[in-house]
Amino acid sequence: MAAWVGLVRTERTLLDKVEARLKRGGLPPLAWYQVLNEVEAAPDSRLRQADVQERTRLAQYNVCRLVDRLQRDGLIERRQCRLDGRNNVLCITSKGRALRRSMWPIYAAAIEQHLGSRLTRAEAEQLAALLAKL
Amino acid sequence: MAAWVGLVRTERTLLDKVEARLKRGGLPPLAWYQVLNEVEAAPDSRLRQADVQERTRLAQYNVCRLVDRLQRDGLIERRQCRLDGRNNVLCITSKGRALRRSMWPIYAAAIEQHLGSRLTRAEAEQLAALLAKL
DNA sequence: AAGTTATGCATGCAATTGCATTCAATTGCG
DNA sequence: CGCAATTGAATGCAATTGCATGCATAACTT
Repeated sequence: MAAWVGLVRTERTLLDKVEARLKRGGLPPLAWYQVLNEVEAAPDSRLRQADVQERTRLAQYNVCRLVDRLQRDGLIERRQCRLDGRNNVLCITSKGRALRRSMWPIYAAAIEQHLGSRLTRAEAEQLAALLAKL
Repeated sequence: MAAWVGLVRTERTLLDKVEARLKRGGLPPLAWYQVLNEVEAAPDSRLRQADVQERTRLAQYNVCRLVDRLQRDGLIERRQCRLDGRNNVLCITSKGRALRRSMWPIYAAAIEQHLGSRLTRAEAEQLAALLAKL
């Protein structure tokens, strides 16, 4: 139980801090980064919307609407897949790449401050290993 | 970074599973449990609204509205504090106690299934200790 | 080939959340 | 004391999320 409560509380606390930093920097929420990052990192820089859903653990309709916003802001393009007409294939635009790149330093600094600097490398690895079991 | 990503993903995954279980059992969200639990466990079973805010890590206005809903459903009472008229003191009703009690087995079973059974006692303690450093 | 089921995405509507601000009670200070 | 600053709580409004459902395409079955 202590592990569970710690997990929930710690995650929420750190997440709030990261979001607050991004906001202070005039940047969009972390979810935007996550999507942009997944798409950019995918082979050929294109990724099905359903894959984004799986990787971010967001609900289907939330991915749909988040992509709406990203598209509206010209960060992502939706294309229909030829092989399977049901799929949306997402492509990141150059504007999207630029935004992702500009978010990274802020994001990374927040993680470093709140997590990296509080754990040794061995501890961080241990934590990652324990979390991977869940 | 692996630790951070693992933290966010694991927390979201487990939380979703817990919420899903509660919903399947026709029960309210976990946040309700957390508030009821904090209030009931507090000395004299009364707790200031501001303390709930601090303990749950919810935003001030979200606590306010969550308490609105708990109050509307007769689970919690809001009383004004004599010593400091700004404070709301929350009291749990017998209906609130009953609900908390009925949620506990579902909640506990979900934690056991998704966390308890996947870690040894030593691992869980280790995890809690690492999280406590953050 | 036609009918059934499954999958991926979108959307109307209700509920919740975030933001900015307001209000009231208390504290601190000249 | 009298007044500015602080603290705890509430709220109007916009944005986001959850839910249920709809729609189109593909896969399976016989």
